[in-house]
Amino acid sequence: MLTRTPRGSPNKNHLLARGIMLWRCIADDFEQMILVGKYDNAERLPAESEIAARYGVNRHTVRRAMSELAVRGLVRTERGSGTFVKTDKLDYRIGERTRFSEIIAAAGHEAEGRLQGHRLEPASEEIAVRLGLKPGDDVVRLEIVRAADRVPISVATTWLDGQRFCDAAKVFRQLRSVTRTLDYYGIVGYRRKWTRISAAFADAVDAGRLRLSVHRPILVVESLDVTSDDKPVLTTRGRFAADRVALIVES
Amino acid sequence: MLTRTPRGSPNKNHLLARGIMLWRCIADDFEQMILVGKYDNAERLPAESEIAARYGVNRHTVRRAMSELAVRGLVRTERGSGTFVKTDKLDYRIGERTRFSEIIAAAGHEAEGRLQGHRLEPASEEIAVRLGLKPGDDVVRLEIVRAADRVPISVATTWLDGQRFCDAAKVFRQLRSVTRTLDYYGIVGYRRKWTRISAAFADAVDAGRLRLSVHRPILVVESLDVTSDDKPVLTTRGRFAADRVALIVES
DNA sequence: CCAAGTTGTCTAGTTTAATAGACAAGTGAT
DNA sequence: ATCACTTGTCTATTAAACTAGACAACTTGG
Repeated sequence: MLTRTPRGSPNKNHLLARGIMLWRCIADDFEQMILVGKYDNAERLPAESEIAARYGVNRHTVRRAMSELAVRGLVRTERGSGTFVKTDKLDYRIGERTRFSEIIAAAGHEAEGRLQGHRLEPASEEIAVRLGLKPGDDVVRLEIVRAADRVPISVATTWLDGQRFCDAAKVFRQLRSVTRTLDYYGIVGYRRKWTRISAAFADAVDAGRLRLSVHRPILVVESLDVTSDDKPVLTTRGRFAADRVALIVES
Repeated sequence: MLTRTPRGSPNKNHLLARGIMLWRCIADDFEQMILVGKYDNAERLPAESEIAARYGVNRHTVRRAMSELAVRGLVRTERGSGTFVKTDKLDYRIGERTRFSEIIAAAGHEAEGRLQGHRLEPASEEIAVRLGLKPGDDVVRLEIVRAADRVPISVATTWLDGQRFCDAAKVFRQLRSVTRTLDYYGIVGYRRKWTRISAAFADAVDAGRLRLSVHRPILVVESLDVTSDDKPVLTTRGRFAADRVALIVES
């Protein structure tokens, strides 16, 4: 636990946590305790006023910290009742029909996809092979952040044939779903051909987009989707916040 | 490199670096670049005004960041001339006569030792064996932070026989040197019997004391010193900031 | 010596983190 | 229904981060 000069005398702790705001220290402290298992899944945290007293800090500061934890998807707070730990993971089933929006909606959550950036670029060796193109051919690259109930779940880099889908970014921004975007291009029954799962740590950029700390683990999910007549149409490199998602593969 | 909304519109980057002060972001950014080798040892950093422009930030903010880097011992700044990277390491020779103050002074720096805490405690198995006591016997435990030119070099936990040196903490606080403290007790020619060197990462407490980031490496130096007639007198577990010190063992 | 470029210091003003206190609104148990 | 306890919201104040600009002190190279 983090300790401060209790009260009265202003903070002399330039030693500990220089340049880090108080609420952030408290938030990180609780994240640590939660992730290390000091609190169980649906357990109630101490009341804001008690935490405030414990740290020798104003309740508003604690509230700011809790709001941060909520953004990170670690707690859920209920008026009149308390703040509860939320470390259960979303089950994300990977199969032939893998659609983010559908999976989230089926689990009773609000799905959301935001295009963070896009670019037309020459296909790398790897991407070209996957999509059945020649290296150097134009491909559309989309960076999409996906969230359930406003909590970021994954960031995905998606590549499509640059000729056929040159307006993909514009279309996606309108329709806000990969499924509907492909639908716009007349592709209805696309299916997952293969999925490759590995693990890593979040880099600074992904950590920011996923609202994760840099040292948190991510599931790296590479995949290829094909049309109903088996033509490659879309390949993806997704990074899932491992603290928030579990991948389910049935066989 | 970290980027912000350049100017005019107030910071909308609550996304990146929430709860981290601006100067701290810049300092960490430069630490990263320096440690990764983007700047050579005595190389000059860009002028404060240029850095400020580059980040879209006031010069004072950059100055605060540079001051932080100076505290971390990563740069040295010269009026009228510039700010220079300082990644060369202090050579710390380990031999029969290993005295912090002497080594630092011989290298032309100002040595300093501050007692951060002390305690009378029962000897652990390990410490008892080293000091020739029985486990559970009282030992004095000192926590000392050592610095060269105000930059922390090491933090050391030192154990002494609790009966013979029960006032050691008080004496050290007066004399500010282990050598002089032992001298006070009539021990003049103590010498290093053995030294054991390993490596680890700084934990939160040591990182704070050494003004290091938590993920930085440290050299763990355990040692035993004996009197001239070969009686154990003092054993230590030191943690040296590996970014600032290199240990030299001649043979 | 001079001029250009650098860090150091000062004053002043704006924005935001953190404090302090009060009360409304909701929950849950008796 | 009520009571103790919780989170949500409001107003006001203080401390500190950040901005802005000016100028002094110093270094370096011509």
